[in-house]
Amino acid sequence: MVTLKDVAEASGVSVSTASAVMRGLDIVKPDTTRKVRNAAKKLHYHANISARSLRSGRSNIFTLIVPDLENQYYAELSNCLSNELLAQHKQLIIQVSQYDKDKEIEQVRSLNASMSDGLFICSTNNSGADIKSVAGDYPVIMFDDMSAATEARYDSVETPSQAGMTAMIRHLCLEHDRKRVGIVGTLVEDPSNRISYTLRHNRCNFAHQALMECGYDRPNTFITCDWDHNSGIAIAHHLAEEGMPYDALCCMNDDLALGVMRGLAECGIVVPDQVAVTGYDGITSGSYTSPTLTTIAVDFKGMAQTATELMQQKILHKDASTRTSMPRRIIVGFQLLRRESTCRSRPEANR
Amino acid sequence: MVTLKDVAEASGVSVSTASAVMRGLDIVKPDTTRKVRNAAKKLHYHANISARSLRSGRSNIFTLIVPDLENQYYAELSNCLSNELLAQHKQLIIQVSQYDKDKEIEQVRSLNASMSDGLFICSTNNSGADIKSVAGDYPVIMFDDMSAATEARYDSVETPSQAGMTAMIRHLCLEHDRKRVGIVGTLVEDPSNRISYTLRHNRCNFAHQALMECGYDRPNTFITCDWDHNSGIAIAHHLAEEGMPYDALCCMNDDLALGVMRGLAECGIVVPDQVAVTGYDGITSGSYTSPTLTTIAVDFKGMAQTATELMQQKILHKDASTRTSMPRRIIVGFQLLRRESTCRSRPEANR
DNA sequence: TTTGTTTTTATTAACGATGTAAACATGGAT
DNA sequence: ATCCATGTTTACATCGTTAATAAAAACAAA
Repeated sequence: MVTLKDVAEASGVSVSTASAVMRGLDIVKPDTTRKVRNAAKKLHYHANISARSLRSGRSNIFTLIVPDLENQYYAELSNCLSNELLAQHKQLIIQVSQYDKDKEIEQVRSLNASMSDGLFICSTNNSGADIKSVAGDYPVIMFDDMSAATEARYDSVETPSQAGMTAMIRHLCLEHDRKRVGIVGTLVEDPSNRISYTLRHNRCNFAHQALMECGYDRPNTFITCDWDHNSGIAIAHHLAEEGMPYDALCCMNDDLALGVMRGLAECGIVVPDQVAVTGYDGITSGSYTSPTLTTIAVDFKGMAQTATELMQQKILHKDASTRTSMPRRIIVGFQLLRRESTCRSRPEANR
Repeated sequence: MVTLKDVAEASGVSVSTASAVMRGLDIVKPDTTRKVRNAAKKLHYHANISARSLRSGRSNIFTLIVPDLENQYYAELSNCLSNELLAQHKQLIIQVSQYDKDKEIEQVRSLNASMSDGLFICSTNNSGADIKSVAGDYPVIMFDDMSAATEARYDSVETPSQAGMTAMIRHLCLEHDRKRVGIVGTLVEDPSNRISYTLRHNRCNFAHQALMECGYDRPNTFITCDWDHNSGIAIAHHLAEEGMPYDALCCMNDDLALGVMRGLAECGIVVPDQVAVTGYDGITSGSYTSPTLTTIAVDFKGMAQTATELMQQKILHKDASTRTSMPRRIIVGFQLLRRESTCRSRPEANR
């Protein structure tokens, strides 16, 4: 392997000088700088990250913990974050927690000793406080921190549940005049599950609130189930047996919505003619089905960018902000994708 | 941060003894071992990976380069590999090459200086020889090495194109008696694209060969297009306009097949009644559509396991095998998922 | 007790980059 | 010529771990 010493020798300077050049300190004569740069390029020099990290505590490697990469929501977020970091010559370690709360905490704990500069996390049900208790002053940015306000400890980048759900409900009620809207994915009672509780609770409530603002006040708008594909299939069958008492099903995420559409298809119920279906997230699969899924496309790229910016800030003035200021929650943008599961239009139009 | 020195002091031994214990060398008295272990646990000691890596050249961190994580094939493979490694207390850095050949080579080159112990790669069109030229003796395992035989340089874990395609064609021709089978996804002429050429070429040829073995010898079985969703949509429209001269479309991967199904739906052609459609890969989306997609489910977990085993071997006897033996190609298992896109059966049966 | 042998622990020098303090030039001003 | 100020460069200690070697302790046999 080619080390800084090799570069230094090749360009006739000391290791310290070479190091200064590589770090971009402008305390070196332009002439020397050029010599060193050339030698480095010629030798294909790349700084040894272990050594740098050991000495300076800075590795330019970050860690992302997600519950699962098979879930397209996390896969797309990971993809964007990796790209964003790579563009800044940073690397990303991706760890999969498999929705295991304790495993996740253990992963966070071992981070202190790893060479990673900071943690991005889509937590599986650990609150900011839980994570803080093992991460200490380690730099952390959360995605969709679902902690209750009192348990938030870190800056977080959030999906626009309120604005998104409002737009979606308006789309259904105002643009398409749906009269019997069901909100699919309200809370399954599980008191131990207090984090997930918060996000679900919020998103459902926003949907309900938007419904009321549209002058809608029927009871039984809430349909209780988990936020996954199989739950969607089951709910669809269940509702079909009841004679489908809704003309629109506003699902709390895409995975669930695709399950619902699948289930409806199995029961011979036509979307959107008999019932409209909507999702939330904007994962790719939603454009693969027939009909394609109307959904809220979350700005994944924006989430990744915002998160890296927050991380940068956190690392730069480490001591200053950490203790004093409240954790921030930054909500990213979204786009309402009007597709076939709500619009009876020509299929080619809205792909 | 808590260091080995802290552990040593807490347990009243020297740093080297503590190190020996942590590394599991059994040259330490059981009594001493116990003391050190307890202290380490009590202090939540985790070895500093930078230091270990710097000194010993072993970090237990590996790198995976994939073209893209939005592509479910790569996402699921990444997921499995991450899990497999994590179970062995190893970590995985995932880099996304964005299908950029040169970027990928640059990523490989900078690996020498990184703290990573080895590379797993789903290459974007770089041959084994290309990678070898920048990676040197760095340990590399390839997924689906598409190099021509003369350019293979590394052990590779491969998707079972031949067995899978044979099973699929038999499923179509023998089980379902389809008479006009189209092989969708044969080569788009692109001489610069010599790697991708090989895999595509092979998979198509295996399909064709299987067709012939089923006593099938019509001309015009090959339908030329790229292996992605949009190509599938386009091809479907094109074939529909020609009056759909096939009763089965054997697509070279799932992404393409899902596009074809989508396109057929847009044209009002019913699958599988008018034409059967099959995929290859076994990505999750294939069970989200209606009809669900008949496909070859590649054993992702097996791929990940095999790859880590090969990596382990490569690292253990680094000098011995590297030069002497030929690169191995290990082909993993698969499962033919008979689903609705070929079987007219009750939809509930084959989810 | 002495000697030899084995087991266990301690000392010390790396690994490669960084950052501080010190050394070395260079050029004016005294 | 001497001194100081400024601008560049270098020597060296350091980060936490490992591994080779040296030292010490334990034990057995003479």
